[in-house]
Amino acid sequence: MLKNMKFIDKLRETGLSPRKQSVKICEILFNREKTFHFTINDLAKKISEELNEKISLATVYNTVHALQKKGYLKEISINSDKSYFDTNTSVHHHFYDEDTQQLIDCDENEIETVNVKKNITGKKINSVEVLVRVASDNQNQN
Amino acid sequence: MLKNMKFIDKLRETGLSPRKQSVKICEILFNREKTFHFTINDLAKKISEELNEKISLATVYNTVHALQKKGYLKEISINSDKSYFDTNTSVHHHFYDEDTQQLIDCDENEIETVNVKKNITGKKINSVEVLVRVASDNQNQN
DNA sequence: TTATATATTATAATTATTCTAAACTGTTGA
DNA sequence: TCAACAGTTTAGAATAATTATAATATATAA
Repeated sequence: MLKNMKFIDKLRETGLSPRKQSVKICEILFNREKTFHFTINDLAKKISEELNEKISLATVYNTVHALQKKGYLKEISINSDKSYFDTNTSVHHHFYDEDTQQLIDCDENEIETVNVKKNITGKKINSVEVLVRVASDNQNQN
Repeated sequence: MLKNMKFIDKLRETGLSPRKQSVKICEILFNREKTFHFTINDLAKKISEELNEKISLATVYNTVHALQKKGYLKEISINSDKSYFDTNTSVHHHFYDEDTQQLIDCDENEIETVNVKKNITGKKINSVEVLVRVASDNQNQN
């Protein structure tokens, strides 16, 4: 299948020699218009929905982590209890809806450039990211 | 002991009836000048260092979570593999040193107020927090 | 002081993740 | 084309972090 060539290349660049399982994982991850936010669990569920045969969890972990290490996926930490990955790997900001536990990507221009005045000697800044937590307006937060 | 009254009150407000274990935990958490960043593991270790008798891990979890729920502790998510808590419960920013995995509080005035232009209808902003990741200057990041 | 409610405990259960060793498969070189 | 190799996938075991449980101990209120 020609349409999978880009995934095969991606896997090769990641240092993996592609198999049908890892190609399928790439398909699910990258064959979409919009950014995809997911936990390993979400992904495993989606795989078993789209596929008759299942892919071993270990493979899902391996592939996702390899892609992340190479920079094709980005890990986002919101809760300690859930590890999110993001197919949008650029430095960018997030809204987190505390009601629905949904993560929303934020365009560069939706938050003004953050001016960091503090400087730590010998250290360089790798990234500056903002997390905006939102919740329903009429809900009391006690 | 009079000096522990404030911790006893804190526990009462949290909805816990104080015992020597939970009071000791409060002492370790709140009897300090500087902000304390810790994982449950850090805290358990500190307890066993300061105390002859040990406190059950379950109690540490219970107490920390109760205090967090009440707002006396704040949970910080940096890595998925480590759950940090912070005795500084105000909305504030962090530096994260990727070399040492150390978390550093950031004064309000060390980062200019973040201007969020995006607006989600029906949702109000609960907090806006910045995470600045830093690493050694001479280290290549491949 | 006694009864009751709740905290603490050790341990079991659960969950997420990593490890392992065997089986399988893409790739390379003859 | 085919065998050999290297690396992937797999099920299941091992580990680690957290939560649940049920018995015991302790604070609190009557």
